[in-house]
Amino acid sequence: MTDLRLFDLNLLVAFDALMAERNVTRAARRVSLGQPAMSHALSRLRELFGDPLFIRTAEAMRPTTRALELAPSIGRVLAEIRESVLKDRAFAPEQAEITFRVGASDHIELAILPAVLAALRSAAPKARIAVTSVDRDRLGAMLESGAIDLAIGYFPDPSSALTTELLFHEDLVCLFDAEACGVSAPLTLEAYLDLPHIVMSLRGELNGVVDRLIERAGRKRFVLMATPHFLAIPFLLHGFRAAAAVPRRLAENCRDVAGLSMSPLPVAVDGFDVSMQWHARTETDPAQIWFRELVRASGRSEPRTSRRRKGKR
DNA sequence: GCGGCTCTCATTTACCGAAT
DNA sequence: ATTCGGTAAATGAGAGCCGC
Repeated sequence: MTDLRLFDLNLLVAFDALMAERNVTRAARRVSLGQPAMSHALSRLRELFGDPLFIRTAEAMRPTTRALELAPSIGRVLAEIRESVLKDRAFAPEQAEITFRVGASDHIELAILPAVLAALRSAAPKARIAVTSVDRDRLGAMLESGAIDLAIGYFPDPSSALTTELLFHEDLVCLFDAEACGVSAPLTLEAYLDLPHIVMSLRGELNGVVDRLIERAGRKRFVLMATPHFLAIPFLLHGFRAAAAVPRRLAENCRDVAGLSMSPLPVAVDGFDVSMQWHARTETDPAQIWFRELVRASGRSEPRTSRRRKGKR
């Protein structure tokens, strides 16, 4: 099949919808067809490619190896047509009166949004950012519905329906008030375990990954409090005998404000990856592509206050 | 465990309308 | 007149549920 005159390009749209939905009825709805019409399209596709392409199984229409081979090329071709042929794609940041909706925790706001905001201010002076706190369970729905355009944070089990891109690795350090605790950095394991702890947990869980690591070593720490707000931690620690394991960027940004000391954790903890996630809905949106690049560049840069501190010393 | 029933979803068939 | 791609309706296949 090399003669395009014999090939109905609409069949590629049908193929793409079937690949995305794995269900003839939903694929039909996706491209505004009736279900039998989609079934017809599928049978024509089968004839054209000489392959069943999708096998009906109990859970879904499972793509054959041939269909899986074809999918990336067909997806690229359709994306290219949408982008460069059918749509006026120009995005002019200097004129854009747009609001970028971002889902992020307070830690992310502090870690990356200052740089994003500064870059946005200079490149797109009329653009704005609306940050919403994200519930991991509703993240996909929020991205799909447009409640948010981009999510930034820690996504341990990213959904295959969303695109996930690593921004930076964040490690954990210990914050404490040296005077109130009567110890100084770097903390020994003994001194660390001797202190009560404040942990960040969206669900109010008092035991986390650090506790499991400590328990594995046959030790135990006392978690005094769980808070859903990273930013509350420095202020809770100020003048109080307790410690908290927090992301490094957060610690570097606010330890001076609250007069706290920072120490490496005396327990080996991996830290976590901070990524951004978006829905296929915004995959080719030029404004969103531009904004993602801005976030990407900001994620690569050092946190603002730590850079200033480095400059001083 | 088996058979019958129901439901969902894909496929087939018959037919229609637009384009050529 | 023919072709193409659509719809409506009928049919088929498979899974899940329920009573025996």
